[in-house]
Amino acid sequence: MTQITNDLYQVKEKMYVATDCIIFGFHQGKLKLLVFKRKLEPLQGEWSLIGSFVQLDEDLEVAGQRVLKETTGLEDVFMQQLKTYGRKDRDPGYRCISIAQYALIRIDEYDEKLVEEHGARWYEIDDLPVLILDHNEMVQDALLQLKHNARYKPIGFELLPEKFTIPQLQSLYEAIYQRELDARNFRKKVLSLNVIEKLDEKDKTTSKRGAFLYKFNYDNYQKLLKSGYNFEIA
Amino acid sequence: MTQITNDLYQVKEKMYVATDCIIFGFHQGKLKLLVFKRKLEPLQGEWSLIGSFVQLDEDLEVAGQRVLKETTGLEDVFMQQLKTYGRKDRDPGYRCISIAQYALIRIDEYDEKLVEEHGARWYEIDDLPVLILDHNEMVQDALLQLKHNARYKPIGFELLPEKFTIPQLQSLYEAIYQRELDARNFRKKVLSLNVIEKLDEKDKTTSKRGAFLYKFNYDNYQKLLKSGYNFEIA
DNA sequence: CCAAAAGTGTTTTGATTACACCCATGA
DNA sequence: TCATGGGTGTAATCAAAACACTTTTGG
Repeated sequence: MTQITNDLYQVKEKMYVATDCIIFGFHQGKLKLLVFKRKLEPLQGEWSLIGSFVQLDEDLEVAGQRVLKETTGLEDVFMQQLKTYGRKDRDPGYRCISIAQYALIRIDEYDEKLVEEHGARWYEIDDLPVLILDHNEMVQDALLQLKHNARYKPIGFELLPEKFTIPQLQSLYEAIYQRELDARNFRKKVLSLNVIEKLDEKDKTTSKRGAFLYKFNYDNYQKLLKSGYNFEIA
Repeated sequence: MTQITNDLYQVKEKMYVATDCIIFGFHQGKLKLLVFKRKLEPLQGEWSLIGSFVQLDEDLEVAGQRVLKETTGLEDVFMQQLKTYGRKDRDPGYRCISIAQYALIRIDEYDEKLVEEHGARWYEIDDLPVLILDHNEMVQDALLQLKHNARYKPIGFELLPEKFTIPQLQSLYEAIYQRELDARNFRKKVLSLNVIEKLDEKDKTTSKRGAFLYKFNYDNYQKLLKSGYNFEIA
């Protein structure tokens, strides 16, 4: 996947363990994926997910967070294990399994310079390039997982700025589900869950009237979870 | 997890890759788990899931099926990847990550002798012994996954014999959800899905009147899936 | 003053839940 | 004949879906 760092263990009879990150963001009504142009042979110049070998003294989750930090500058990102890809011929040359993890980031917060340095680019999810190895498969699996999880957990909020409007939230869910939602029903449902709090500010970037800003209330979400949740947006 | 087979690579700076199988069965109204008594040091005599190192020339899925075959004699078992456990200190002594896979088997079909030879035992899932390492965590995660999946996919059928009665199926779902279900509603729902076929035979082992046997219809299930499924039992 | 997005309630529909009695049969 | 589990229908409840107009304000 990336460079082999230690020739001592570059024996053919070794199993390499990597992690690849599927990084989602949301911007201007579109769900996007962060992909990278490989700087090293083999497959130099091809588009790829960002990944790394898992260090011997490193938890899996920590490896994922490290990769995120190195490429976007973000820490404590929402990240979840997706699946481990282990076809014996998935990586020509080495036997390498990869634990795929997907991350949701707030596009307004990441470090643009750092991302550029890594030769990265945001692609809309329905306009992705061909990626190396089984990375397109990983992305498709992650999208399915995201759709599924968004129904039962408020992970959508991870993709929005701290303060967001209800129309923004709806637009995010429309992007995830890839279908339109009824504004009245959506608002009703979201508010009934009691997990977002209305603020006194308005966002006026998308309309003259302006839309009220809200923020996510983690405490109420935890309570909701405990009291036998029926959290199901859209 | 199991014996280190090749001393050449028993270097400390190596990452081992194992797979552990969470094997569920269903018998007499109880959901059960197959656990094994370790025959080797370290931790000899302790209860454990059955696992193995993943071979270099072996797909992950194949490794799981191999373990199943070796211990129960069963082939082509329903098996699904659960999660990869990769805390750096999960296995004292080695750095070893384990891809957990869970299997659903028909208790009436497995090879009892083979299982006994491996020092295995079925435990009811709410009466499990302490297992080595993070294996109890794996089992709990698998149970959650099983509950979740059983709602949306007909995986329950994997745990029953080819021919089964509706009361048996209900009892299985009750075991999975750990709560009682209404017989009329359950029957109505299951039949409405059109994925089981009534046979002309009756099973008389549990009542004098006897209950009609049914079998699962995979074709109809596939059709149901394509036509925007609303498969949700219980 | 008007275009464009934000915000608001009610009715209809469909699905889930609750619930009680008759049936068949071997012992 | 009776105890035991198998099998059946209907009404009540709840949640989701469909649907149209008013409000605000910068240009």
